[in-house]
Amino acid sequence: MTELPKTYSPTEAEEALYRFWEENGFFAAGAEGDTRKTYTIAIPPPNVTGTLHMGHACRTTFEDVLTRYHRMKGFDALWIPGMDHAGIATQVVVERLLAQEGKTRHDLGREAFVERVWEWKEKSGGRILSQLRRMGASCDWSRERFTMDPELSKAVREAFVRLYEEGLIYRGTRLVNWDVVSQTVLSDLEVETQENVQGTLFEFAYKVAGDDGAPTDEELVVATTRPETMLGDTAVAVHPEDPRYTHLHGKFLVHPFVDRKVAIICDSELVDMEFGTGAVKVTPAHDPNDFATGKRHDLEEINILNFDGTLNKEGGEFAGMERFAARKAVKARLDELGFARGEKKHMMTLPRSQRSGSVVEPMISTQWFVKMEPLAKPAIRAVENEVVQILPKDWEKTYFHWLRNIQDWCISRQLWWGHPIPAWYCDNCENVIVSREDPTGCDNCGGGNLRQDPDVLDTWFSSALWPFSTLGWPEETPDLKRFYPTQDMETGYDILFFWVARMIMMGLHFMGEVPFSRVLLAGLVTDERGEKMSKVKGNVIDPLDVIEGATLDDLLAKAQFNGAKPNGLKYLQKTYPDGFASYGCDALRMTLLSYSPQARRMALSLKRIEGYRNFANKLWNAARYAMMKLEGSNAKATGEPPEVSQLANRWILSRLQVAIDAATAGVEEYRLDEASGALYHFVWDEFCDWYLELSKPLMDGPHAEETAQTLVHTLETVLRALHPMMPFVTEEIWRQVPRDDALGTHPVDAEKPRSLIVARYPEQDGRRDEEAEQAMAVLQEFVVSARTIRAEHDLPRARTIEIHFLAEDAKRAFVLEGEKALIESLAGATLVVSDAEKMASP
RNA sequence: GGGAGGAUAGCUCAGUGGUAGAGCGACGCCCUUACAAGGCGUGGGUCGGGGGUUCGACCCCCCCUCCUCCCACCA
Repeated sequence: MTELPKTYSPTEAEEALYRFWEENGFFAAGAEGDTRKTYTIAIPPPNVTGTLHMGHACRTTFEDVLTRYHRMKGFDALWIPGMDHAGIATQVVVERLLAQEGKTRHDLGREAFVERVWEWKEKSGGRILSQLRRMGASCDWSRERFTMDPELSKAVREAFVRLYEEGLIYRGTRLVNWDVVSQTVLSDLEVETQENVQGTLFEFAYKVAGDDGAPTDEELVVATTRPETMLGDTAVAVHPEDPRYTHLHGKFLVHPFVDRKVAIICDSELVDMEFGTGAVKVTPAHDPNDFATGKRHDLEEINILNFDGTLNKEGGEFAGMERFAARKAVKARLDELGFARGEKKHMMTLPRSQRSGSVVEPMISTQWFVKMEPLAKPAIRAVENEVVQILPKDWEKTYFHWLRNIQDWCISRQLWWGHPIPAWYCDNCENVIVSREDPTGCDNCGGGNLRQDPDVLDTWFSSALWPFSTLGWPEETPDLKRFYPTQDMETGYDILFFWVARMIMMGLHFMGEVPFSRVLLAGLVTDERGEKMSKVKGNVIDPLDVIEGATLDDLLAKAQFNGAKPNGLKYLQKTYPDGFASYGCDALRMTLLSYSPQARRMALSLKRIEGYRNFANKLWNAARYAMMKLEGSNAKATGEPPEVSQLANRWILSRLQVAIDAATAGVEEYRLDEASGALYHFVWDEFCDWYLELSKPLMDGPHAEETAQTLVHTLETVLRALHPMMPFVTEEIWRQVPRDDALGTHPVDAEKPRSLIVARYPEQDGRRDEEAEQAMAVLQEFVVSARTIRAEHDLPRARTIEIHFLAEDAKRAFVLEGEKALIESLAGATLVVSDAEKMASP
């Protein structure tokens, strides 16, 4: 055996090991003739434009642990990798790049712009894939997919057409959420509400019109937080039973800026008599409540906004102004005309676009929708019947709540990057053609002038099909047959609605079967203060920096490039004055695994990563010790525990079993924190702190052989148990461990080089040696108290002390007497045991 | 307005109807040939507040206070 360095250097080993696994095809699943049970995870596809962040590192680690564990358990384990085209997110990024050249997408035109996005995708996507590899992800790269691959695009089109034919996709004119910056409609989910915004409730008066239509002295005072919307007012509503306004029923108001009669209507649904003046201005085209009111009273819907958020011609003298400028101007004019009636501070919530952050405007528009209720019902049942299990279970309630109150899903987007909507409109007649093949003419009037719908689909539409589109659907491929349904879907709780619920609905609808049997939800990775990582805050930790190390200057430069504010840079400087050491991938993985899956936040701390880096080193050194002791011995690991007589050996074999049981149970129950914790404590607190010390005297005595066997067996077994979590350091060590060559490798891998990645995961056999554990507890208790005495009396190690011990019962005395040599060696004391009863008797 | 989760050691968090745990930090000793990225030892919490159920509650029930998040159209 060659000399191993005292300190484990992860970065050198990791890349070579990954290459070894990949080149030898260890990640590939679905080999010909493989009849094993399958275990499949479809990766939550990262956005193609992003870089790998801690959230991805977390996903990757969890999924890789599950994949590797099942592979070692003898499953044909498949982890399907891939990426998402991420419609709006990607388009925004590329537009930003164009802006740096002083161009907009309109300068390029649609075709050239999309071309440009594809170029960017090639560049950016490659980086993500290499980052996943660097995390140790054991994905089957031969099955890598992209949501806009031709096959997956075909799946999207098939799904759209089928839903349309079934009446589940329709085109409708509704009040939708408009993002004036991205200039597209958004689904309800893409609108986030900003709470507790200090707003102003502005009150102004409409003059009541006389019989001749001219303003009288009488007025009706209304309030609004968006004064500019009054340009689209077509009514003012009062409560039918409000005595203050009975005399106004049926009358009209004079609009001060535009030539329009504003009706006074009675509506008990919209109006709360107690609130404000009890009179509500009604803007059907720009407010959801008002829209509904408008429908009830057949009011005119007047759109006052252009797509870019400026006022259109309906704005009269304010036309062309930006919406917020118009707000000020309208207020000022009302004030000038003497219609203003004061203003109050008002706490409100603001709807903002998830992507652009701009305030969302409700606008009337014709869009494509998916009718959700019929799809939601089976998805609710699937979870109720536990055909799909959601872990942690708390999330089930959230899932049910959303699905039971589900609204139709707006799936069209006014973007250029995405799946085109397969709908054509005939110029001659009103016909709409939705079809699998591009139509050549109108199937209604025979006209040849067809225009394809210019919109694209919401990026989540293709994501919803991911678990089966990646396997070849709608074709009946062998992969689809073999691997669908998948087993686990592991992702963040933040996309439970966006993605998970929709996959369940679409899987049930198109495949007739749920797409996965478990949903495993994890929390969000935050910085150590518990704050969300954001580029502006400068607190983003790049997983690769943690793995490979980075100087403070590196970190600052990167943060600055990403647009961190001065405060963010200061935080960085203060928190990481020395940058990051190269902790290695295993350390990062163990850290991420150590957080409870119930935690909604995982506050990542560098100290914790350091602790696991130290753990890897501890394991490394334990192995070094073992190798040293095994030199010249015939001992080798066989996968079967040796027959042993010595207490220490019996004890560690029993404790090993306990650790394996805990690790196995932990992984099965998706308590990776408990699984990793059990192995961590076994290795450090039991194997290293006690067993290795106990083995030292034993290795010099008559029981050296069984001790060597125990040592190598325990080490080799724990490496197998730990491998899914710390794949690199375990494989690196495993290569050096003397063992039976055939140990645990499945026939499928017989032709390949030996590798821990396909070794058998240790079995739970429940073999405990209670007697040895109890006896060992006595021994440990004694050794600890002897050490305490030594420490408290400041007795140097060199000095041997004599300890008289009064055994409380014969059993303890027996243990102490029997293991005298070991105890004396560990405690550094001479032991004199006296039997309590003997002492008591004369 | 509805819903969910949380409040445990200085910090970050696990946890169980029966005398409280981890990691990091603190304190003291130790360069003992596997490991100073280490070893050995020590200290530290009336488990947010109040009430109830129980032989017994940090854990179950009720109320209160304070955080976090999600959903929702109050002008």
